[in-house]
Amino acid sequence: MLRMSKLTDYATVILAHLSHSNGELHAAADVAARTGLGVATASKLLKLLARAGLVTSVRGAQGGYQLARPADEISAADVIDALEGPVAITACSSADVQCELESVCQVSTAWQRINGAIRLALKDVSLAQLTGAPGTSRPRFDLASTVSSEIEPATSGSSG
Amino acid sequence: MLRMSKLTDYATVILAHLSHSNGELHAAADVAARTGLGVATASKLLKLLARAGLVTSVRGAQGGYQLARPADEISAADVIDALEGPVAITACSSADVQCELESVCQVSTAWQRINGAIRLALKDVSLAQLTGAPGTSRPRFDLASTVSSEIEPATSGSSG
DNA sequence: TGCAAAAGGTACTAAAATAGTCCTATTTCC
DNA sequence: GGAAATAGGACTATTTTAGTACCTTTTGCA
Repeated sequence: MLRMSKLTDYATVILAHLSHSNGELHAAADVAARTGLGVATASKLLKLLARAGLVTSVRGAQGGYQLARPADEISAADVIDALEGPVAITACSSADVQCELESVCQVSTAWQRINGAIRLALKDVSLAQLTGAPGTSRPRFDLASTVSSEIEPATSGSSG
Repeated sequence: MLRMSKLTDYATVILAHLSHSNGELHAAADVAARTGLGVATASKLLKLLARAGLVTSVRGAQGGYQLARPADEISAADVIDALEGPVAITACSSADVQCELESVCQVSTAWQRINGAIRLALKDVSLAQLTGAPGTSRPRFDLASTVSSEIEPATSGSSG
């Protein structure tokens, strides 16, 4: 359920690897060797992460990649967004057929509120926490206070 | 990200429809007509929901389906489990390659903790809340208290 | 008793998303 | 100028999802 793609998982591994060094540059081939991923795959992922602004790149010989920000300023949501694009838990937009019934749209709205809650949970977890870096606190998943303000306004119906 | 399958979405619609009547039986063809889904698809979904124990079925002429429990005793997690099987957010088990590095398994463990938190969020939302049935309170997503006890024990490493 | 309605089960096909690979262009160090 | 490295895109293969069809079993009813 709610499966994360393999590539997102790999990306996390790559980011974890980058976070272990202090701003040094890592070539894609090096990252691949360290993580056990294929060179092409690691390269592809690093490009995507660079586009999303999570890593910065230096081109040319002696170039490579490094984290764009400290690991505790990169959230799990950032990683997922970078690899899987903008959030869309339900496919309501494409399946217009069912949208003729009121109950349907109520349901979709509710799922989207759940989705919002999940997003906030993911935003609350940093890469530093994911990698268990020393000196970082563990994720608390303390959603209640933050989420409630996000949920309530979404109560009124929306298209879809 | 973390996309729910269309079928799960449809299933929610079907369950919502069933929850609107008081224990009457609904034939698959009838459900299909009401929800706008194809008959074969609705039938397939109802079978899956029956197997998962979320609806009960009566065979033979004049048979049909109905909710197995009150709508507030069916959680969003139940629905997702019924349609998409047991939870598995990461595909770590299949990609053994990367598991040679310590950092990798730390990462997987962290994702699984996130997954656990999400599951608890989904368990906390009932079908009644999803359908916005009158007299039911809205989901609160009050995870903090419940989740913390779930998260901590998972800190020690697991096979990944 | 036989027919028709309805669920149960399974297998199959088609479509879509994912994962992985490769090629070429560009940049930059030496 | 050549080698190392990223940028970008195209392409293929694999896997998953969605949808359909077919046959079996059960049961109400004429």
